Amino acid sequence: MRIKTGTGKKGVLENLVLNERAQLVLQSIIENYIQSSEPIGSRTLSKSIAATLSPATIRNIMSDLAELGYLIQTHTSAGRVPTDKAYRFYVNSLSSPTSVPEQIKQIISLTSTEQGLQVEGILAEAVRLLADLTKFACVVSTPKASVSRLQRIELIKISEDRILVILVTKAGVVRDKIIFVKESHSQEFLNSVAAFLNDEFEDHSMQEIREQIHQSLVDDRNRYHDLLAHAVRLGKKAFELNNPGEMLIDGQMNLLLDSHFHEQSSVRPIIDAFDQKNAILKILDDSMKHKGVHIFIGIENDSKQLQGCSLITASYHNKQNVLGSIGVVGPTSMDYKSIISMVDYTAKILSKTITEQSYD
Amino acid sequence: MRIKTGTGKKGVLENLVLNERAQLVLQSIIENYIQSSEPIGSRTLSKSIAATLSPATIRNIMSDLAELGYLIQTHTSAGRVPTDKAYRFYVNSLSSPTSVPEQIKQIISLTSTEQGLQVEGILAEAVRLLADLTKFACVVSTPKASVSRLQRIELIKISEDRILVILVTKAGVVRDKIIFVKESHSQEFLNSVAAFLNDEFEDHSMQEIREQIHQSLVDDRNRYHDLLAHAVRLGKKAFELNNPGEMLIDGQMNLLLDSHFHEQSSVRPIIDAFDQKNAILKILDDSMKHKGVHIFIGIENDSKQLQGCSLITASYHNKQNVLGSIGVVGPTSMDYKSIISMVDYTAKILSKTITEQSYD
DNA sequence: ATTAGCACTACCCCCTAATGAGTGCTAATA
DNA sequence: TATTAGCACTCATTAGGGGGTAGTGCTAAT
Repeated sequence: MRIKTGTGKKGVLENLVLNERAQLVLQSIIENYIQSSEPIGSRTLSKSIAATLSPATIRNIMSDLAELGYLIQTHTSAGRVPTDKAYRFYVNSLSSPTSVPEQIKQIISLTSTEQGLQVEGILAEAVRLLADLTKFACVVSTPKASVSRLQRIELIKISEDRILVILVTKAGVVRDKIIFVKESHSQEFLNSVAAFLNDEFEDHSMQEIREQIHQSLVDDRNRYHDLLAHAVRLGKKAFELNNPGEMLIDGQMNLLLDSHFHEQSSVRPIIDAFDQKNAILKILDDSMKHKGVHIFIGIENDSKQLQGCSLITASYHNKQNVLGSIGVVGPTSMDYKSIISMVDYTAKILSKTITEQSYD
Repeated sequence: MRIKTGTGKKGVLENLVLNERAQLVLQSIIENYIQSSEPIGSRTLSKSIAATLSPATIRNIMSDLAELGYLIQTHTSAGRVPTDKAYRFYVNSLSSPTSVPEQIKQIISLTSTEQGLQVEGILAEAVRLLADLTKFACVVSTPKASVSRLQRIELIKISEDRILVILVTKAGVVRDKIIFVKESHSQEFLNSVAAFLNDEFEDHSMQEIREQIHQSLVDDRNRYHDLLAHAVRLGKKAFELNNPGEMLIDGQMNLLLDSHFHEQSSVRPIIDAFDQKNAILKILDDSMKHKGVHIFIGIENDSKQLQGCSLITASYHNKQNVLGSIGVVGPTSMDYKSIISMVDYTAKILSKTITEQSYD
């Protein structure tokens, strides 16, 4: 029991702070395992480790680490493998994201802006690049409709009972949808309704707009003003959010081909999670609440399906708002150090690119 | 050499018409193999086949079929496996698509229309449904920009040097993009330009519009008319097609998990083909040229990457035009009969749904 | 506190033999 | 003459056994 600093034979669990040497060993095991994805033995480690320790000593330390829940053995005579708890320790011990190699910086330069690409296009490019670089699956949530602020609304008459609504947000997202109406309106009338809505609501968030329109509905002073009444009624339909937050995915295939997932069966639940979307969207949403990189390791995930993998996410933003977040989904034994910095850097570039081409 | 009807000992290759019994055997082998995806032996077959033939007889027939290139053996003492040539024979022998079970018809009912979904949304739903049903990968090409006809164009001033162009086609596709301009225009001016373009070009195909605008450019009579000149200049940018035909993919994962692809390595090139897109887009384009279901079996594909799989495609259309096509990508040993009918049916429902909600 | 030494464990690899599904050929049969 | 039964043969797959090896835990010596 070399780890505890307290006293007592069975006192290991009383004091969970690892001494310096144990930390070094644990870190070394993790880094080795990340590279080889094979159980690490004491002899192997005694060679690769910086400090000069005999295999026997390392065995003792490893035994302690195992007892503390940082390592497990697949079977009696096998080497040791880090647990999720170990990765958590490792990740916490990492300082802020290291800088990304110049070579990779160049790849992540998101040059598409010049081609007049919309936000969704930029996101698609970002997520694809990240997937290619990391060789894992990557996700990005599109800007939340509720927080984005209105730049412009257009109403276009499509047929007698259908109106095409086009919403342009300050972030540069264009959304279009069709609404159905009972009474037919002339295009001129729609133009004035749109003009009214634009005047009234430019620069307001969708959330605000919805609330205000809802109030206007219960408030009956509008009843007597025809234009207003119609504006409110159409506006209500137009601003209903019916896209419940989308996300783009790329590189799912990388997971299947990755050596860290030895058997296909372990990838299956993750794929299912991608299909269902909500578990991953929830994580991306959570990650929007605080700036910086977020890391979710295996068992820490609420969703059972995702407990076999880790997620590294970072939010992106424009001048005013946090818009969404981008993330990597990979094995718990991924190379956290480099992935973290790549996600961090990509999110920053994404924010920069989107801010530059925002409409205000 | 029981197959030939001609004479001569080595006359097999002179007459490639299979006699009825050989056809029956071949068909039986194929159907067995499609189900089990394991080599078929003569004994197995003699039990499952309708006609009462001894294993020995079947062996003789199989031997002939092998010589004619319909069957191969993975090794000497293994059963036989159908070749692409056999599948081609099999598919050709199938009559027109059989009807789809009522149960599946209900699933493919594409109910989303009522929710005011755009064409892309409908396509996404269709391709997802088809992927779920077939358990293979599915693709659908979005309506070709060049053939679709203009319903409406809107120009929205975004900033001093950026204009948001919104194109609505008769098929119900909304495209938005940003164009950059040197001189600033007022929104009012943009409105009149848009009005002019709408007047001039409504109901023309994008292709036509591009051509006419190009002509107007060389024809300098417009020079003296300010509005016209600007309309032409903006229109040129607005109607440039920069989305080279897109496609939606769903169910790629199904391929990885499919038992017919025994080793992962065989799926790799197909995945790559999905990433590059162009090979598959070409097939979908080709399939638009003629109505009905198209089948591309393994080696028949131009693209090397796709020679390990089969594609079944069908085009979809609205009242006037063929818009695109939808297809399934699966192993060469897929269940052609049922997949064909599903693709056929889905394409029909897709056409119906899109036609119903087209803008004319 | 560290380390060398040793017994022990369990996987992995290779070899072998047995099994079995399948073929091709030949001779007998209807 | 077409079909079938019989037989020898092939080769993948499986099970079992032994040696090798990477690892452990324990104990005793440093």
